[in-house]
Amino acid sequence: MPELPEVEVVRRGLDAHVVGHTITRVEVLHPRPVRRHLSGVGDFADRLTGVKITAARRRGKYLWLPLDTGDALVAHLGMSGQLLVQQADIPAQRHLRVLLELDAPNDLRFVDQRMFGGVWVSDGGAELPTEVAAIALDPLDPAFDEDAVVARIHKSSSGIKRLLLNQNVVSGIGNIYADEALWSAQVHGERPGNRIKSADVRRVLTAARDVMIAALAQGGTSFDALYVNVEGDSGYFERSLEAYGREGEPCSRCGSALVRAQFMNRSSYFCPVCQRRR
DNA sequence: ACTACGTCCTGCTTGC
DNA sequence: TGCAAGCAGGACGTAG
Repeated sequence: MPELPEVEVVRRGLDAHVVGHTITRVEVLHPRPVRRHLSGVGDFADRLTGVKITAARRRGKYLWLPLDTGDALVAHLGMSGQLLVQQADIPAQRHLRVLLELDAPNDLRFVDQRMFGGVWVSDGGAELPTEVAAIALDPLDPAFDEDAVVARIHKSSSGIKRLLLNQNVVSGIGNIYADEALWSAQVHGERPGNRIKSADVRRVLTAARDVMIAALAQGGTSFDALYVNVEGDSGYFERSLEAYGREGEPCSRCGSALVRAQFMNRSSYFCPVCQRRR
């Protein structure tokens, strides 16, 4: 699911449904999503069995569940990962990869069609897993330092969209919200960071934050059943998108037909009139 | 060091 | 109808 609002929706669900519970049994149905647990699937299960989940946290697109052992269960949803809280008697779904049984009527299930995502135990990571510490803060973090991010962007010759997607510059933003932020701030995604005025960079970051807060209020963006909360329900922000996925439709600001372009090997949607390259 | 590209996966949609 | 190419919300390793 991918981007910050969708991941935060999941975090809230975990906070409500699994925090305070103990993992009673672990079953890994496919090894790939556990590949980031370097000491192997057996150790992964051993480190989790009988352990209590004490909180549900997030930075950017990473989730982690602090454990009463001082470790953390870290999760990244990748492109198609889901964390579902489901009644234990519901049969395993097709893409169920990791099953965590709890001392509760519900299981916690990691379901992931494409398996770009994963789950692993971070040694001593309850407070802040090292893998998560390595990325930048996200715009919803109280400690987010906009001035520092503007300065970082100004030092780079990369395109602003590439910088927004770089989780070491600012975390949580993905392809949808990058396009939405750039549309809102009227900035072309290929403009080099070091050639954009401070005020415009600031507008982009503010727009990113605002659009993600708005999406969160609607339960996130879902185009299909792949992007759901822990109870399997979709969010409604798709209907509020101004740019992403709207090729050929009129820009709500100026009426021009929105354009889709390939850059960075991905689709980018923007208004060719409102968002000039120079 | 920084930057850009290919690759990792599966399944759905599109076009010949 | 059948089949192959194209596409998908992410991030990493590698090469320049």
